[in-house]
Amino acid sequence: MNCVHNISCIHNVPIFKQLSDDEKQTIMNRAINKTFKKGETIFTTFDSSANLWVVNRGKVKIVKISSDGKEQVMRILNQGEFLGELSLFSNEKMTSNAYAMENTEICIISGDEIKKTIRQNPEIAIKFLEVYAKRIKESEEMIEKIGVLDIEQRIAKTLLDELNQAKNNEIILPFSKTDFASIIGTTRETLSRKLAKFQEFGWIRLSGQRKIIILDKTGLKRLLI
Amino acid sequence: MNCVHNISCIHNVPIFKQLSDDEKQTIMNRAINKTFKKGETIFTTFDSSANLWVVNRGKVKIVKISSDGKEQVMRILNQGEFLGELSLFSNEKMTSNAYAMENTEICIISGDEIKKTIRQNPEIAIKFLEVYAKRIKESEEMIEKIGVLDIEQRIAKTLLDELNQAKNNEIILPFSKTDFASIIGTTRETLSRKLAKFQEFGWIRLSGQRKIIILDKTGLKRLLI
DNA sequence: TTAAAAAATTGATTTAAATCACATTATTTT
DNA sequence: AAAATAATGTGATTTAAATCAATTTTTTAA
Repeated sequence: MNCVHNISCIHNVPIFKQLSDDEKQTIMNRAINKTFKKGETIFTTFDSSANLWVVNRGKVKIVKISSDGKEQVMRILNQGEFLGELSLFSNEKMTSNAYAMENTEICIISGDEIKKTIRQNPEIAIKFLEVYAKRIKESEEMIEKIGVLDIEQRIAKTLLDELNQAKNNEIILPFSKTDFASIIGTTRETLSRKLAKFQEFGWIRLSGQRKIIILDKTGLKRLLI
Repeated sequence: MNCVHNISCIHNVPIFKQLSDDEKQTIMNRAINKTFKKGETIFTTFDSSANLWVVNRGKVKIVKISSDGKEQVMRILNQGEFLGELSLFSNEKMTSNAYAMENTEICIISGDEIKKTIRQNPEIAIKFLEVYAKRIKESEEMIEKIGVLDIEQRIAKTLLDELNQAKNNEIILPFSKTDFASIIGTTRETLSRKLAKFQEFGWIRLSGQRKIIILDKTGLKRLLI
């Protein structure tokens, strides 16, 4: 881990795009920049301190770990996304761990500055509400996935979701199969077996560790009916 | 279901407490009031139309139903809580069902009015952010519960959470055991067996359909270590 | 206060998925 | 390109929880 001052960070955060240069400067004055190597722990049990942790570059996974070591991936943060937004408006502490999935650069922005900015810029408040709404939606989808779908359905749903973001029929997984398994609440062994089964059925074609070619979208969709 | 106009509704919503009477009046001008009997369906697949549905009296459960009929309770709304806040700031459609758990009164407030109010009152925006933050926190706790805890742990956690809100050692469940089971992602049979086991261990004492007396908090807590 | 309905419990059995143990394949690193 | 490491795959077995099928208890309504 390495700390430097860096002003560029805020430019990567869509939510702050509409701020004036002055406002950006004010927010960033007290910001701290940290870098993490792939695999490094960013934190265990988030100490919050009501700051906003912005992923400037790289990718971060937020994980809950049960008493017997089972991992549940809560979210994955990509460039421009941030963490700690809960601590801004609720004083509950979050207990989760965060790891750098790639070489990652994070900047920590003062929560007080953010709150000031929100109070002064209703439009920024709306932006934050939009981000929060998206977060709630994603969480609820996850609850649905884990709660009412069986594992084949969860896999099919995840593949179809990823496919939506892809141009062609090729999915490049943005996470390892091990993380994939954890995200949908199963083990890597079960995921592996199910994917092999999907391949047997001619629905998909596995290639390397991260590539999945969708051959029969309908087959996957039928699982969800 | 029955529709009348009613101005009292907004007074039951904590989030609007600090609005002026004029502002309240404006918001409520276009509001619609509906009542539902216990057990009635409030909606299947929420049509949103970007309005806020406020529970004025009673209790509502929001449910997702899988293709094979399995139910997952997503949230339970009590008096003063509301639904549809996602549609205000995201254009995604929610597909869930809602049922009145008791005789319930709901009023539907225009999303446009709310948005105007938020834009004009940064403090209301902050209030909304607080509510959203709480929602995210609750959703994430649910993901954790379903994702990493086994069923005994989920039950123990739910009981301890309920106990926190109770004055003495007596929990009056705010939901049926069937709903309890659905909330934590299991079946009523399994819940029943586990509670019987907890009672055998001397941790709890079941009384009637809704009362649970906690005899040994430590026993329950130990499950979660 | 009794009858009817709803909710919850209990037992027997099945099943989906976890676990354990090891083999194989991909990906980095030297 | 070979060696080392990390990630994934596969088989055998166990296990937790779901399912199916009655009962029993609690609550509500007549």
